[in-house]
Amino acid sequence: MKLYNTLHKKVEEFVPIEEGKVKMYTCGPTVYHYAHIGNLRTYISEDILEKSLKYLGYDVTRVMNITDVGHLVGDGDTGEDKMAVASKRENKSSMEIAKFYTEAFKSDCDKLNIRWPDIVSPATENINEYIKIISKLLESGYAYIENGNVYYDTTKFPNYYELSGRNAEDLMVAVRDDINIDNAKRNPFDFGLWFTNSKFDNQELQWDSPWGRGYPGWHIECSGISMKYLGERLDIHCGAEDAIFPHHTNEIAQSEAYLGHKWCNYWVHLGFLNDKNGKMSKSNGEFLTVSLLQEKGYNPLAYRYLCLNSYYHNALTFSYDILNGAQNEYDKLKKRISSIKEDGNVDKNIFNNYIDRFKEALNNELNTSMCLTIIYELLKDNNVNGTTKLKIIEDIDRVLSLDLLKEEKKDVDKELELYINDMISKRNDAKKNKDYELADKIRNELLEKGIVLKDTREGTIFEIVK
RNA sequence: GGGUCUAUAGCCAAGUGGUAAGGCAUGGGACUGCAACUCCCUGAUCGUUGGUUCAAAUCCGACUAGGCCCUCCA
Repeated sequence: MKLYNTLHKKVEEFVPIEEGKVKMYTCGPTVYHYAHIGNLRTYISEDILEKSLKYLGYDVTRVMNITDVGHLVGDGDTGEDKMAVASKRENKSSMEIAKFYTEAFKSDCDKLNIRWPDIVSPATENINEYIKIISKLLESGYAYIENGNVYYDTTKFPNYYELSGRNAEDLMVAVRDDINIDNAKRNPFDFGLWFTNSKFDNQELQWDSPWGRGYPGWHIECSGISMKYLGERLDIHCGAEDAIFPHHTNEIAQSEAYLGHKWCNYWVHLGFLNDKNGKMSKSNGEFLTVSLLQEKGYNPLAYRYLCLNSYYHNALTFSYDILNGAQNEYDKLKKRISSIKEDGNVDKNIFNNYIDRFKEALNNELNTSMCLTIIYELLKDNNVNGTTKLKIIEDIDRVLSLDLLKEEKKDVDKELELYINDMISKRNDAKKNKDYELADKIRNELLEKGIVLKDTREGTIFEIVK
């Protein structure tokens, strides 16, 4: 499979360390609030990557963290922890906040058919791992203690800027207004590994450590959790594009300094979902959650379709026009598929031809847009019988996960069904008598109740649109 | 200022040197008592500009525009 590797800034053929096996780590959410659909785009893309690798025959072990401590709003020891801010906002404990929003995130993933990774581990459950790594970094001189906190010395790690392609001279310090410079650091881009001395005393969760009671920095959790579950060498590390610097840069620095050898071979970064003003955020503009889209009548899987119709690495701009289009496309596609009838046996040759094309598309940097095209071409192909078409679509949907074969089950009340059928037969009588005024009246009455009549060759059917 | 990515029809997009896939929308037609549904038909020389080549949307350079990052966000 070809993938863009941020580490070398080019598309490369993916080769796992151990043949047939893939160790995959993906940065998880900070559970201080609901996820918006921009956050979720990243997880949709990662889901596709995981499922594609499995489809192509790899044995994939995937790990994801849940950040429930240590992710600071501001800089160094001067910022508040995101979890602490949420606790204050909602008057709940950090643990309650984390539990609530982890469940909310899981529910969003379910709605979008995002498979929950094999191993999902909260940052707070792996404190010993961080202490182990930090202790060794202090011993080997990569880290130092200043003002009660443990910092990583970025000047000690030669390839510090490899992933981001930057150099120390051209970086601007504290480019954002809300950043205060932490004077305890020896170098501006050093980062905190462990804090015992925060200006904010409201850090609710604290642990004992060799350096005093405190809490870990943000970056260390991903290194610790990854190594705990996946060992010393990683095949693929995923995350959104904004995490390249400093988060992933720092992960590499601390992990490789600790291990003494190369840690991860492929860095896969996922593109953003922007709105017309740029990066989507939780505080500015409309806070677009999956639940909100549902309230507005959209199917979450139409959003998944929208994401799959784009290249995962590129930015995607959200607007309701685009979502309307995607919903339209998705509905029409499902409708066309639902009209396919089983007729005979699966034609093995045709099946293999289409599946080969499908695999080729996945191998080509997860060309999900091409996967959809393959389905459209299959639908039009007169040389393929219904049974074979259904079988091919079923297989492709194992990766795309768009529920293409799932019938929308709308439980129709028995009484309502009798009533509608009665009205339909009355309307048909009216039509027979050329009393079109009455026929239209019946149709409109039902329409007002959300019932759409369709006159097909096989007779009149109805559909309940909410 | 620096890094990095991107630029194909109204919109989402495929394309990895040989004369532009697919989908949605639009318009036209078939079907219908009229509609809806469905089906058929319908569109672009690829941001601008140099260059390499027999041949470039595809390679190289410049320019323009935009996204993301430079210690909050996926």
